[in-house]
Amino acid sequence: MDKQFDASSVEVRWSRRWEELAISHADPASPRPPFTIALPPPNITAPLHMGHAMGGSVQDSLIRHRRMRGYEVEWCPGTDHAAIATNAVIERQLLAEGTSKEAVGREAFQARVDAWYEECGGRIYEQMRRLGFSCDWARSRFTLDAGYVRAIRTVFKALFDQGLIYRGPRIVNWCPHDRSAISDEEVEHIEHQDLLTHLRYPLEGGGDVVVATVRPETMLGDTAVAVNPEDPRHRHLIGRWATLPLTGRRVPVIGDSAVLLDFGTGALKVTPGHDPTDYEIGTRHGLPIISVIAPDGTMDVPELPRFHGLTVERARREVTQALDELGAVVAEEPYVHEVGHCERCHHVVEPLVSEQWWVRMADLAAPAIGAVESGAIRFHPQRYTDFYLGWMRGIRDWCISRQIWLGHAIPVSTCANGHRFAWVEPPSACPSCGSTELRHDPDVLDTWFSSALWPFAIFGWPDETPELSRFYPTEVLTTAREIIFLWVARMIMVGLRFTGSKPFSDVLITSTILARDGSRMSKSRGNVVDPLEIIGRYGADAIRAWAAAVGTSGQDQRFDEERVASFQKFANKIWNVTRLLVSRLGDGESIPSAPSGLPPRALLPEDRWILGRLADTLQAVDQAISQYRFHDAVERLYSAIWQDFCSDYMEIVKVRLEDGVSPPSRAAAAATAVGTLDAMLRLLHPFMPFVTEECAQRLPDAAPSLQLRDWPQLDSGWSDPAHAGEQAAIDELMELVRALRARRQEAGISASDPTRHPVVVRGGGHELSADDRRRVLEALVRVRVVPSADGPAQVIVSGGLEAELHLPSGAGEERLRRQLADLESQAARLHARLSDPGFRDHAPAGVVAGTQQRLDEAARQAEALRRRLGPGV
RNA sequence: GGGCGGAUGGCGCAGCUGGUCAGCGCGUCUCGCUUACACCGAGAAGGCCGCAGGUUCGAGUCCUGCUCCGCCCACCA
Repeated sequence: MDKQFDASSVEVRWSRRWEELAISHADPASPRPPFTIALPPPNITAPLHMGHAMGGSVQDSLIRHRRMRGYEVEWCPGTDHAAIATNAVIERQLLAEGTSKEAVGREAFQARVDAWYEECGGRIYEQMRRLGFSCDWARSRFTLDAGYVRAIRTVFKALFDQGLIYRGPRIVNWCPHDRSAISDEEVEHIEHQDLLTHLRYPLEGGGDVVVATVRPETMLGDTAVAVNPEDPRHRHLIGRWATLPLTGRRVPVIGDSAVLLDFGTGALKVTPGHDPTDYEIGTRHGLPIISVIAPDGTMDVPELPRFHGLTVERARREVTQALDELGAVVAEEPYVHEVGHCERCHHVVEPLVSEQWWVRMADLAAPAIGAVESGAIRFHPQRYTDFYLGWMRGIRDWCISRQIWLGHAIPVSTCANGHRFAWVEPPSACPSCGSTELRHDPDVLDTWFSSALWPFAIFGWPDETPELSRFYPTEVLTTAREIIFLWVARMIMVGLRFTGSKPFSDVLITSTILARDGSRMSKSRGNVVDPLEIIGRYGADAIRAWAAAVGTSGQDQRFDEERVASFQKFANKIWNVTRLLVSRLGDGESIPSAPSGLPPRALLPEDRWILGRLADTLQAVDQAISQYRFHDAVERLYSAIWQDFCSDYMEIVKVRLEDGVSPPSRAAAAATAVGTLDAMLRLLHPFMPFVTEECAQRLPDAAPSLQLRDWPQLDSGWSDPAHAGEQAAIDELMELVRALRARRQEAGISASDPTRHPVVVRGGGHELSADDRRRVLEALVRVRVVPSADGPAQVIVSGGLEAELHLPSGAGEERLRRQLADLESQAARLHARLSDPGFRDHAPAGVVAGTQQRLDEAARQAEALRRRLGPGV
């Protein structure tokens, strides 16, 4: 066994082993209770980043834990075709090659896409395996799989037939770059510094009205001027007509309460064709809609050649200038506001009116709101409940059609006689009239429409498959907060409607991983960290434990590579303590499974002590996992293993494990050490799967995999009421150990000095025999415990124990005085608190008693010190 | 404009229901290559928990206000 834990070879070996053992393949016929997670399918647009690595690690921890708890665990992996995002990736590639999708044609484009899915998808699965994810690979799904497509069409057709999907012209968020509509959720608002321009429109019959706008170019499509009917400055204008400069169009002045009194000039130019607010005003007043911007983002005003074909940005300048020439520009003021951008390509979104497919959301939302309000679905952290509910309560219809090449075709056709129908299997004739002259809808679906079906479509829905009935609904959905609206909400709505069950019961929102400087990780910033690189440097266990330590807080987390490194060291520590233990056991030695196989009498106090620590750790870990507080679990295990087991327990029992020691004592130590380490490895396994497997494998009587072992349970043999108080007595002794070490060092005794100076220990209860005390002390600190000694001594008071350490140099009184001063001020503070009648009256009895106890303790120690220091103190 | 989150030793973070909660990792300093581990061991230094009020016998921990950061939502053109 090497001194260094060789993560990479262990990872390769165990990954293969797990697959051979088929531990991750679930059986729908199993009698065990099911536990299912549907892995959020990563977009096949790029390899996984640290956020994916973390989210997946958190899920795998849950998965491994439940497996050990006896569940039939299904963790179904998959990938998402991510239509619009992949479309953008491929278009970018083509652009870089100096060509375009139009130039290469649909077929070649599709071939590029397929090749990309092959390559990128393969890399993603490879990353997941390297991270140690124990997914049910055989059930991997891709959102373009035939079965999945059928599920999508089934849902679409049902919603269509029920009137919940409709088509119609409405104002949409249009991305001129992608040449497609996008949903409200795919628009990101970015601050812009623009000009607010005040324009004067002359009124028929004299006078004028001044409107304010950041988009003067849209005035070419104005069809009204609106003022607030409550506005004393303007309301008398309602009913009059204005004449638009440049176009000469007559537009009415109308009254609408959407116009704000205190913004701009109080008068609003109304462009129903290119502004959502204006569109609604236009709807209310029956205004005509004039489109002046084409889908490619250029001006579409053939009757005005001066502006026709200009980009919107140029048109803005040109129109303003033209208006200025007419004297219509009254003022321009700098103005900061937010402008919508396409989340994918970051181009400015152009609101325009277009025929699209929509999902009516109100009916779908109601049960989805209820499921969360009733607590049937719970968010962790809890604050995301309101986040979700707020959005759901204000939900608007969802634009699901996209005008791109890539994605699921909208399963709707129209026949020559104008019958429009949705289908699941591509039709050859119209179901109404039999016409075979069919025109298929050219649009594709929003990717999130297909994602919404994920938890049940992966199991073969709409067929009643064994997997579906057994593994659905899933249990925990682990995801990032940024897709709560885009994905989580829609899964809940669709799942409830089509399966009658909530798709999951717990939504675990993981932390967001930021770059070291607190900025977002992004390719353009060049600060993206590759999980494989981190694995290469520190091992998969390190990244896994890091994920557990930072992933479940739901907080933003800056990526801290040092933290990952600390877990690599931890893995190495575990490896080495295993080596130590195994080397002391001897080849092929069989150890009775501790501690139940041993007569309790053979256990020494330190054995019972570490078993007590193990019991505490188990309880803490169980509680932490049940609350999704993985950082608590990992931290507890970190200190229990490193400090309690390695630094304390193993150091104490090392000598008992040597050859030639009395057999009962050695057997007890070996059994306790093996039993404790084994249990701790099992507890840690969900968070550090590789090193725990490798180490457990080297212990006597190992199972083929920890995944086939049971989760540790409290064992009555771990604590013995006959030895109550012993635990505390050992803890007290440990404190003395640290005090003795400190004193030795302070006295200038070299760490390498082998001299064991005599020490006399007094006080303490009767839980430990003098032998017990001597054995532990001498194992942990270089002293020799003697019944009595003469000469100058350093005095140490620690808890109820008092020790005289006989060192050659007599220094150290200063330290004693400092300690005494500390104790006195502590005692004074406690005394003051206890003398406060308010405290005595209000604080719970337990707290008062505890305070009293601490005061007594401090007083006793102080007294002992004063005695030692002699008169005059 | 509204909402949410953060502000704790040099850095990155944990502190659940108010009373050993002032802790962890890294870093720093001192001493040690002692046959498990130098990816180590031992010891030490370092924070009045953003600011100002309030509630309470008692507050990083609850309330109010404020200041900076980050994010989300929003039909003020």
